[in-house]
Amino acid sequence: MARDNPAGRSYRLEDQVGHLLRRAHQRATAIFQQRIGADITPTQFAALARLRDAGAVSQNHLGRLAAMDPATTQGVMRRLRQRALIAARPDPDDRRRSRLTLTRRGRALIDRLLPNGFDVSAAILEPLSPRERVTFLAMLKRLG
Amino acid sequence: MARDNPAGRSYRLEDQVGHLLRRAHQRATAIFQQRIGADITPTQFAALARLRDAGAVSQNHLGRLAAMDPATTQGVMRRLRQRALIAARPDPDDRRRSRLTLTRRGRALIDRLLPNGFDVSAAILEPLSPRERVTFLAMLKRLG
DNA sequence: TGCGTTTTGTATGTGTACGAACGATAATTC
DNA sequence: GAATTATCGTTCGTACACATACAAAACGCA
Repeated sequence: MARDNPAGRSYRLEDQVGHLLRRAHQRATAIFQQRIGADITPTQFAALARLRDAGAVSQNHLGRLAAMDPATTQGVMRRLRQRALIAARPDPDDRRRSRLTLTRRGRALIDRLLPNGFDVSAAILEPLSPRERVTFLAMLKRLG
Repeated sequence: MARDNPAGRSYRLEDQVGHLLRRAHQRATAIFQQRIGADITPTQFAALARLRDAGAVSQNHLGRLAAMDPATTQGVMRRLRQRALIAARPDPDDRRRSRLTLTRRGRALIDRLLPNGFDVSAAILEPLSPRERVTFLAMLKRLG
């Protein structure tokens, strides 16, 4: 018992949900990079997919739709702008905001990559049976 | 159907396991920071916890135990060394390696923080029932 | 109208995370 | 024993992720 913690219960890192989430996230991003390529990160992919559905939105709003904080959003949008996948125009109704839209190029890219998105999800979930996948996704949503 | 993808199936980001894992991981690290504090990150915590059980190991080996690649490991260990939470000595049997150990300070810190680790896991899993937590953890391990 | 409060986008600093490349050393193979 | 291969630790570059701080603009409400 020498290596137990002072409270008496032994701490097994491999049973802690935070550690397991970190590892699962690492594997998920690796699978994404393998199957998507195109120099697009999961975060960028999420932003493009959201922008495709949302039309023209402000930068921070798009960031919220893709689950990033404003500081992160700024860098992601800058890189997407530099690659001409999105465009920013001033919002006529609010001079603080810019309205983001997909460029023709960005639209073509996300349209081309979206089908691969299903493959990515399938590959990530491959270790689970079809029934387990449903259960797992439902629980995972509640932890978001 | 105008916004469906070319393949016909609509892509819902909020149903994709990679996106959900990313969000769950974000929430998990936020809960960790709230409850642990002490300027320790989840990765650093994992490294200290592993080192506590492993005794003296090489840097890359400890990195593997805590699920990080060598490049990441280098930075994490450097910061832990700078804070005198771990110590590195040359390995007499292999001049490429260094043998890492917890310092007295590092040992005291991880011993003090380990009980909070259980609270972190409990807080992350709080949205699930006790039975669901068992199921979820078992599935999550298979996705690692 | 005016004044606090909030929102928006930006900037800086720290810390993962990983690909790629590198020199030094060890292990393996022939 | 020499040549090949693998491992160890490091460095560089890119990209999240978030805390903090900031100025400009919009908003709320008295």
